[in-house]
Amino acid sequence: MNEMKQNHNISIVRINSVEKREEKKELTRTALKTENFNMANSTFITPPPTSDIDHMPNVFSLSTPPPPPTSSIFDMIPCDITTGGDQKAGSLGFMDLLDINQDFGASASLFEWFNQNPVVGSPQQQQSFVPSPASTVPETSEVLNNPATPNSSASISSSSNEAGEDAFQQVKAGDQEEEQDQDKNKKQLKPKKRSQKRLREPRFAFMTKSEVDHLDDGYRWRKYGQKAVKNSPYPRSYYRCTSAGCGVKKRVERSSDDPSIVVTTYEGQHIHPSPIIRGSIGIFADSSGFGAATSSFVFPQPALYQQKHASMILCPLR
DNA sequence: CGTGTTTGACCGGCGC
DNA sequence: GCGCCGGTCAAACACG
Repeated sequence: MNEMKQNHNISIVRINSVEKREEKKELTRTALKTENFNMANSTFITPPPTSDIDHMPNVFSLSTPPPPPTSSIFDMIPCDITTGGDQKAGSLGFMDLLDINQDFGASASLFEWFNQNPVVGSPQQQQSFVPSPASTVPETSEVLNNPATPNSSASISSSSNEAGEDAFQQVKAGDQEEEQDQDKNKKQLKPKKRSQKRLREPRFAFMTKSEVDHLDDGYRWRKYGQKAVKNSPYPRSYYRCTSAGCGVKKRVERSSDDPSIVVTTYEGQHIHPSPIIRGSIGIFADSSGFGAATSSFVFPQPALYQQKHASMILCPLR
């Protein structure tokens, strides 16, 4: 297990669905120049090297017990993502990595949790993750409480630029406004053969430190494109949810700065339950506007899950 | 045969 | 207006 030192840092970023042009310009200017990782209008927090994780200001952690108030970091540890797995799909259970059903307290989902525990980019805007007293640890927390190894970590972070702070904190209201804005945009656009101006759905990005590109999040995806990424040796893959009528898309690419980091960006919301399975879970509760009605990050049988995915059990780093 | 991937062409937005 | 680039299409192909 000691050789399984690789960390699987996962950063999650709520991306405002209506990226304002000025923000985009700014992001473009600063792209790849700072610790903040920018990708096509999206701002990501770059997962730190393992040794630096304690210094990461914008990273949540997911382990129990919660970190001290002075730290916004908590760690989630899939101890081994290289064993077994879905080789055919070349993917790893995303939720195996993400495994975020713990410690969201009363929040119905990660995203609801985010809404309740917003974290924004600037240090003074950050807040530590401290479960509310009313929070109840899910029954499934047993997974969390039975760490197998302390050798790897994953984290979730969220950020937004300062201009988007309010939108970040007012997700639902924001989505409604965004829809209105999108309608405006549509009207202003001249009709196109291919489509009226593509509506930019809310997006959500994950940064995962992983050896596999395509993380299995429980949904079925069809790859519909792959493009070379400028200034990166790694291509970007485009996937669409295969469920009829579901327009959710995701992009997967590797960070050029750190090839071990996979950036997965979801766009849109599922209009159907997760087809799986695998112990599990859907991702993206619709309460936040991101998704499947089913979700909520619940492991129905944590013990079984732990057994099946023993090599990826979460465990505290320190 | 159904499903998913690959890949070159195409479209549209944007900056210069 | 032009070129770049991100995103998408769709035909060909692979695979079970």
